[in-house]
This record gives sequence, structure tokens and C-alpha cells, in this order.
Amino acid sequence: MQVTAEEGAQPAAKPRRRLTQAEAKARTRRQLLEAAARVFAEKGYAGASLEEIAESAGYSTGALYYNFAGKQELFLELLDVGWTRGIDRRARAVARIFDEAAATGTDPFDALSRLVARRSQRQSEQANAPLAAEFWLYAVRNPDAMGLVAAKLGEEVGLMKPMIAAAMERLGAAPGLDASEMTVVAVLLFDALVRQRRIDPQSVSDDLFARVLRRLFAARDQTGRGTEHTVADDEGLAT
Amino acid sequence: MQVTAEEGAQPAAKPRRRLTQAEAKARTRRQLLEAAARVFAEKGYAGASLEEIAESAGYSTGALYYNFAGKQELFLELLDVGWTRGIDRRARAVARIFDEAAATGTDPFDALSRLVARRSQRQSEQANAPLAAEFWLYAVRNPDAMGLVAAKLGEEVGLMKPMIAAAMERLGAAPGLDASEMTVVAVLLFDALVRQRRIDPQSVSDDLFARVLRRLFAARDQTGRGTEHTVADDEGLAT
DNA sequence: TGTACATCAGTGAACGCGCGTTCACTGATGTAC
DNA sequence: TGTACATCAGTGAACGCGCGTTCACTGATGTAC
Repeated sequence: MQVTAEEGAQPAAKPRRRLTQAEAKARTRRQLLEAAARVFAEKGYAGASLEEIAESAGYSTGALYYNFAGKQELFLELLDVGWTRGIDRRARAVARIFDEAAATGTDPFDALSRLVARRSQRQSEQANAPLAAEFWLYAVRNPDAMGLVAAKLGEEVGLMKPMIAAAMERLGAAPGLDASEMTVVAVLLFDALVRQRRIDPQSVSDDLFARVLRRLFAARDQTGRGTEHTVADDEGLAT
Repeated sequence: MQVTAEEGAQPAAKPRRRLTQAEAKARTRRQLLEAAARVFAEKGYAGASLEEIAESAGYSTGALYYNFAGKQELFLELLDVGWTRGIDRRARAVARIFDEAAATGTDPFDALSRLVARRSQRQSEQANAPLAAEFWLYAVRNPDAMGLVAAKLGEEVGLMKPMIAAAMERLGAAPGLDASEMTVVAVLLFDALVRQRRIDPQSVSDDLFARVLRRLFAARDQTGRGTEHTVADDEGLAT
């Protein structure tokens, strides 16, 4: 699933001619990256073996070394290219939801909530959450890669922010959070809910994300009152 | 950091008598678990070596096998005992914040937000987030352990929920989210913000969590209007 | 189009190293009398 | 309290296995004429 792009760039009429050497090599590279995504997700960075990756793609380990400098380079390539592709796919899915909502005059929150449920269940998406966790761990352990991982959330926020901003304006969302912050929070919470549903589906009901988003996008009210609000006259802690 | 409890159960006046064999063994076990927490956090489950763990605790690998059945059992013990201890510590920190807020008549959100910043920076807390990620990955990969990991969030929600419920009532929070759901969302978002700050501090400003919580705990307004609200008359998507 | 040669993409066996685990051993602690 | 023996807690070397990486080799593809 979800690796490299170049597929869509082919001359629309699927040509049955023999592939050129360069094309065949690119295809091998792509297949190896797809296999790497599967195996790294399943076993983790340290737990995955290059032989299993190569074999799962239908090649020998030598092919891996002909296409990548080594395990680390393979992983970083997956982090960079594969993750970007995942972000693009998700951004398109979300854009479709916002378009649909605008077209039918409903709000997009329920559909976004259903997206959480689907992401945590669909077989073809199963690898994304573990991979994201592996990438984060890799970044924490290898400061050199931190910038790269941070940039990925930056990319995602960049794609989502216009939609969030439009929705905030349309709904007259209360001040206190700007569009960037709202996007960061929404994306982080989306991922967190997907992760949580993976290990305990009951703890995240189907429409929880929708209800949280409705609260976050709520129109202005007395929210902005700040911290000097006095509540000293009640007990504060239940038992 | 943060492993096993029994420390506090000692006869308050630190006794300088020689330890009994059982006490010495318990101490060794605790030291090994502490070292395991450090090394597993630093290298991951598959990447950590038992020799490094044992050495970091000041023992040989044989001592590890005398105290634990093997690598997996050591990890699961850490997951169970160590994580519970981490949850208890965090619950106490949060309880202190709620108490303080109730006593001084301010709201607890700014202090909770500062807790996010501290958690993502303090050296002694550095291991928690990677360990939690390792535990989640382990659960996803070993369905047998899913229940255990799910139970941990359950424990944490159980401890936090009374405080959240009290705060919701005090602030007259709008309907739509019950106390359990609010607690799940708050805990997940807390962790997500801590993680995000670890790789990109600038993307999570010091008071972001406070502002989100204020929005989530906002008093009732027109939020409950549901999905049939018509917005068909505007464009829906910015560019 | 055909031929000769060079380069390329991929093979698969081999190497060396580090790991999880085992085990014969040892000094210290506990127990029975 | 002292002695003899059994058990315990921990040692550290050894084993076997799987891994990342290397490399001599090969058939297919590309190139020059």
C-alpha cells in the first residue's frame, strides 16, 4: 500500500510494450518499498529483516542492496516518500468529505468521524498507524531525522488547513484557536482516536470525533473569559 | 525511573541493617526493571539487548534470567507494573493541579498546559512517551497483550474521570460529551501534544492545550444543533 | 537488420557479528540440630 | 553460640541462530558500428 507516486504519470493508455530497463528498475524499487511498508509495520524497524522484505516483494536481498544503500536508507526512503503519499491520500479523502458537506448542506463532522472508524478497521490502512508510530520513535531516537518527521506533520497541516479555515469561518467558530492550531489539534486527535480504537474499539464510539469537533468549532459564546474567573465557592474535586 | 512500588512500604525509619535475601532479590528485580525501562525506551523492544539492560543495572545477564523468564516476560512486566506506576504519578500530578485550582479559585487549564510542556522536556520523563509508543506497537502486533494495554488506559481514565466530571459540572460544560468521553479525549490529546512537542516544539505553543480544554469545557450554547444545519449557500472550500 | 561487446539488474551463497538463552559453577545466606 | 549442610542469588563463558552486508557471478538489455 501507499508508496511512491509515479504510477499515475504513465501515458493513460496502459501500454503493453516491454518495459525499458529503467522502468523495470523503478517498478522493482516501488515493489520493494511496498513490501518494506508491510514488514516494517508488522515487525518494527529493528524487528524487520531485509530478507523477509525482499522475499515478500519477490526478490532476493541482493536486489534490495542494488536499489538501496542499506536498511536505514530503505527506512528513511519509506519515511519520506511513502509517508508523503499517505498524507496526500488522506488529504484527498478529507477534501472529498468537505466538498460533499458543502454540496449537501450538512456539516462534515459525522463523515470525518466515520473516517476514524474506517481507518482503524480497513485492512489496507492497517499499516499506517504502526508506521507512523515507528517513524515517531525513529525521530526521537535519531535526532537527525527529527526535522524530516516534523516536516511531515507540517505538510499535512498545510494541506488540511485551508479546509479547516473555511469551515471555521462558515460556522463562525469562536476565537481562541487559529486555523493552524485547530488543524494540528484535529490531525493529532484523529490519529490518537484511530490508535485507541485499534486496541480498544469500545472506548471510542463511532461519533466521538464528530462531537468533539462540534465542540471545537462551536460558535462564539462566553468562552474567552480567561483564567481570572472565580470558582472558589465550590468544592472542586469529586470523590 | 518509574518502576514497581514497594519502596514506600518500608518501615519509615530507613533501616541500615543488612537486607534479607528476599529483600535483596526484590531490589535487584526493581533495578533490573528500571534499567529495562531506560533501555527499551532508548532502543525499542527488538533493538534493546538483554546484556545492555543487565549491565546498565550493574548485573550480568544471568541475573536477568534468574529474575525473569526471558525478554518478553521482562517487557510485559514493565508494561504492567511500570506503566501503572507512571499512571499513578501522572494522576497525582493532575490531582494536585485540580486541588490548587479549586483552592485559589482559578481554572486548572493553564497548569495542565504547563504540564504538557514539562512532560515533553524533563529528563526524568523522557522515557515515558517512547515506552507508551512501544507498548501500543506491542499490543497491535501481539493481540494477546491488547487487553492489557487497553486496561491501562482504562485505569488512567478511572483515576482522572472524577476530576474531569467535577470540573465539567463546576463550569457547566455543554452536553454532548459525558465525563468518560471527555477524559478519554483529554488524556489522548495530552499524550499526542507531548509527543508532537518532542519532535517539533514550535508547533505546540505553551498554552495550546489550555485553549483547547477551555473550548471543550465551554458552557452550553447553540452547539447541539446537529447535522441538519444548512450551509449550502456558501462555497465550502478555500483554496 | 545483424553482430560484438559493455553495462545493468538481480541472484544467492558466504561471512562475521551480536543476540537470546543455557548452564556449570561459586560465594553468601538460611536452616536444623 | 557453633557447626554442617542445603538452598539461594548471581556469574560469565559458551552455544546456536538469524541478521545485515558483501561479492563473484549471470542472463538480459542497451549500444556502437
